[in-house]
Amino acid sequence: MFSKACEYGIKAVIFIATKSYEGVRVSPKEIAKEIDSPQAFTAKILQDLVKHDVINSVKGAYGGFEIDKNNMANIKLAQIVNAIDGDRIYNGCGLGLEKCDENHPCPVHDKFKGVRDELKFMLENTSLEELAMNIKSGASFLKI
Amino acid sequence: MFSKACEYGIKAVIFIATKSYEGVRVSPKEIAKEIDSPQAFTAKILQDLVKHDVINSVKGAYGGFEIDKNNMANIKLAQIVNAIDGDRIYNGCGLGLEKCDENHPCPVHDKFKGVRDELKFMLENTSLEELAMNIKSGASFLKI
DNA sequence: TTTAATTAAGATAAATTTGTCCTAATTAAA
DNA sequence: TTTAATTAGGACAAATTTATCTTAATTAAA
Repeated sequence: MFSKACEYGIKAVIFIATKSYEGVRVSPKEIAKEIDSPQAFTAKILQDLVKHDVINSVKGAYGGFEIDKNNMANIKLAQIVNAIDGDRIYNGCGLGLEKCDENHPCPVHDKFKGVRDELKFMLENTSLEELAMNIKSGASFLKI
Repeated sequence: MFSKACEYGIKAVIFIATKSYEGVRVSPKEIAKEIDSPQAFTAKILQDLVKHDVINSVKGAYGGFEIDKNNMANIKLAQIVNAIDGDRIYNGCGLGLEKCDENHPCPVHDKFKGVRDELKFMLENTSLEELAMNIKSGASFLKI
């Protein structure tokens, strides 16, 4: 479904959010440990997320990654996925056709429409805030 | 969503079905041309589909690939996807956790449940027959 | 201003997926 | 039985994704 990079990215952003909620910046090392991912690879993904304005980085000593607490409700899953994997997963053709729409549908176009729309709706309506709250409360988990 | 191999595989099987419906066997060359895919790579995927009993191959002169006409209604998309990509796409965890269920959910487990279930239902209830009929009638297309 | 801690970035490597090529095995027809 | 057409299979190559390592740039604090 998502690339490994995207899976790590989503988990990393959620973890950063839980810490930023407490006003604490985190390093790639802490993040990788918490989400069980390769550290250097995770750092690359974080760079990408910074470029796409999903998270913020503070360079130098006492720096780290953080997310504006007041913005967590506005950041949606779609934005994170889009930053790393693009929008192909919920906007592209299920069979990879360049041109695929109502007028020239691939064999599974209609069958996929419902799934794709639901996926898109879910990604666009799930906020980072709720995902982070569920981690904090122990309702969901980032690893194992 | 699906791998390239799976995209080619699905299209190939649909094309073979349309031809088998007319009692005609097809070669990897014809298939690749019809679905706009790399021929040798497509041939490998066909081998896989034969091993998984999705399609049948007849070796030697006047051979080719075919599908039992009376079985097209029983072959579901899920069977094709499973043969090539496995069941991870509709049974695995959205964030790649080894262990992810109601008791130990990943952050998007509940959010994904609906999408995954709908995808699974769609794959398990879409028959090769209907996909092939739509190609034959010109209601859907295998390329461009 | 120097130092230590930290993110950014580039080069490289490993693994996986995608794709190609050549030869072997099979089989219907001549 | 020989031939020609065809799938099967193995070796290899290219592209992409995943992952690592090293150095540069940045910055707060001493």
